[in-house]
Amino acid sequence: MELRHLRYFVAVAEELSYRKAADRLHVAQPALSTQIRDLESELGVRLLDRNTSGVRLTDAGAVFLGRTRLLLAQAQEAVAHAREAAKGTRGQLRVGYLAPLLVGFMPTSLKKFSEQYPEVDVTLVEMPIADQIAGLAAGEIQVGFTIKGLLPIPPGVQEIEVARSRIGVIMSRHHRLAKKSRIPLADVARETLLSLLVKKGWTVHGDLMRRSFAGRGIRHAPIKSVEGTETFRAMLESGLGISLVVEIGSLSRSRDLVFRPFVETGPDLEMELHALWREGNSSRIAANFVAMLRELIATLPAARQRKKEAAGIRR
Amino acid sequence: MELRHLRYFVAVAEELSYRKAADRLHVAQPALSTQIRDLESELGVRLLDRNTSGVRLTDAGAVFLGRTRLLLAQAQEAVAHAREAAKGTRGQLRVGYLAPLLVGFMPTSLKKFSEQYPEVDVTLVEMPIADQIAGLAAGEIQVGFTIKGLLPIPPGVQEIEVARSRIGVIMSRHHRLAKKSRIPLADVARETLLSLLVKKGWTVHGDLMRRSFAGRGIRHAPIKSVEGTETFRAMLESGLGISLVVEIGSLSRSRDLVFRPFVETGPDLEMELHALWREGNSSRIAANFVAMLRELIATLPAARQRKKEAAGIRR
DNA sequence: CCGCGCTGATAACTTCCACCTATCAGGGCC
DNA sequence: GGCCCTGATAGGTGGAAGTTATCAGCGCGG
Repeated sequence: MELRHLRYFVAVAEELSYRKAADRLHVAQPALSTQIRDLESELGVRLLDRNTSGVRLTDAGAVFLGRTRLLLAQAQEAVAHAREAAKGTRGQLRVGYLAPLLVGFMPTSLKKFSEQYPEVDVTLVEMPIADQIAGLAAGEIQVGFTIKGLLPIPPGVQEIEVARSRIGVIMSRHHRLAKKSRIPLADVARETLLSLLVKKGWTVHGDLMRRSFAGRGIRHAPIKSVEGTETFRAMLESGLGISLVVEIGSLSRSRDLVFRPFVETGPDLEMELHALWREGNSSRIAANFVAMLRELIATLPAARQRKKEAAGIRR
Repeated sequence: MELRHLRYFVAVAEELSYRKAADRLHVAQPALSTQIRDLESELGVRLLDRNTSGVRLTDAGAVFLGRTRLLLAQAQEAVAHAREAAKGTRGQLRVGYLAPLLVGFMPTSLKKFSEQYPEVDVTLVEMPIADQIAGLAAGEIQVGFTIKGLLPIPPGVQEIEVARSRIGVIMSRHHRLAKKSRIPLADVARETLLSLLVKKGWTVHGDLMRRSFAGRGIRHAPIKSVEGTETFRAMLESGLGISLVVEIGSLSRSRDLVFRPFVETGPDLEMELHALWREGNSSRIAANFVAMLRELIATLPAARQRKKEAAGIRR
């Protein structure tokens, strides 16, 4: 059975005439006769009652006609979907990300992308940077959201800075250090320091904290690792320790926690949020995503600028 | 594009190897190469990334694979449905009927049929007998439920008696005649007689009533036609007139109306409910329906018999 | 480092079937 | 009865899908 048989059958069933159907299909009438006969013998079912005075659908033919119309429509749809997929307007986009980045730029960009490409299914997968890099190469993810400088980016993977955020202290709002609006690094180094262990063996957070102190030669209290985001948050809220996070991170939004920047400033006390993707033409969807990212980066600071100006005028 | 292209594509996409797919499809490998190439060029979309070390799906290929698997499954389903339809276990059955017959045997048989053939859509259409006969010939209905002897049954239409019911009087339970358990025809002939006009020009009911009196040479009061079932029922209930109906008819079930048989008996005071269908092998579904009817007719009286015997034993 | 074995692509040939034209048998209608 | 319509049949042709044989490129192991 081929689509040709189905197309021919539908034409005959709709015209109720072999000759008219043949005209419509731009073939000769005998071609239809043989094709329909072949189709019927393959099914083992008589679809059309035909005699010298015309054609009528059998009951089975009526049932088959319904299914066949559906089938042909879906064949067209399949073609259309393939073409959309090739243009990068339909398909799957798998995005790897680090948990603390779930607030701010990343969700904004995902929202905009979904609006612009409604037929693309976006799947979010939380994974460490090493897995993101490996996943990009293996095709498990097409885009990664990560923090710059934790791992070297191998050739074949491209990156772009999409946002930047201060590192600072996160702690209970009742904590004694919370009274100051800016906190010296040295004060923090004497406190009980907690690091989040999202998964076993995934020490990104602790490493980042150590680097912040080490870069300025400050000796700090030992860092205690806490497994699980919820436990980590609970320990911070109850004042059992403090931690270093990026300002845009999700913990800064907690009602019982406050974020305070350091007195010191510098590139080592900032973090760059980077998007990663695989070089080359592997995925049109990923390419579209990156294109949208660049656009968003170009417009977002401008939008902030406009807001400031508007505020200035109002005053 | 033909189903062959799709079958080949799915095989290659699943095996991720032209040679293995060729083995599976029992064709030579170059045949696959050309067919897949043709498919891609027709779509204008690259579905597979292939080089000397293997095959990979492109994004568009992944999307197309999903749609194509669905399509092939539905093609199989269409074939299966056609075969079921040919066996008469799937499709449409349109049944014409006269409104008063909606109680008793007919709904019982429809229920049994739906249980036995769950994939058959049964549609009920209320229509006069003449329309039923015409509809059977035209294929608008496959089965009719009607009353015997109102119209001659033309050749080409077959019939079977499925139930039998006494004709009697229907009236308000407060009507003076309602006190008697059996009523003489002559008493009824003096009352105000109402006939139901279901639709304009459809005088079946009135004709039946006239025939009941005429057959025994009884002169009766003029018959007033009432249009609409609800009006007819309301007039009976308020005692504005009485009428003749079959015992199994739906009006007998009304709380405010009573049915009384005549003192006289005879075949002219009974009605036979007949099922009609078109002769020949036009519809397997109709044939299945008729076969079930015969079975039901054979078992139903037996069931009644058993009930009676059981009642006798209990006493 | 070369060779072997795997990959899919290409070339040339064959086979088959979907198509054509011409014609036929049968029903409906004037 | 003759005409025109219907779909079916017969025989021939062309093209496409199939075949076998061979090639070029990559990867892996001796």
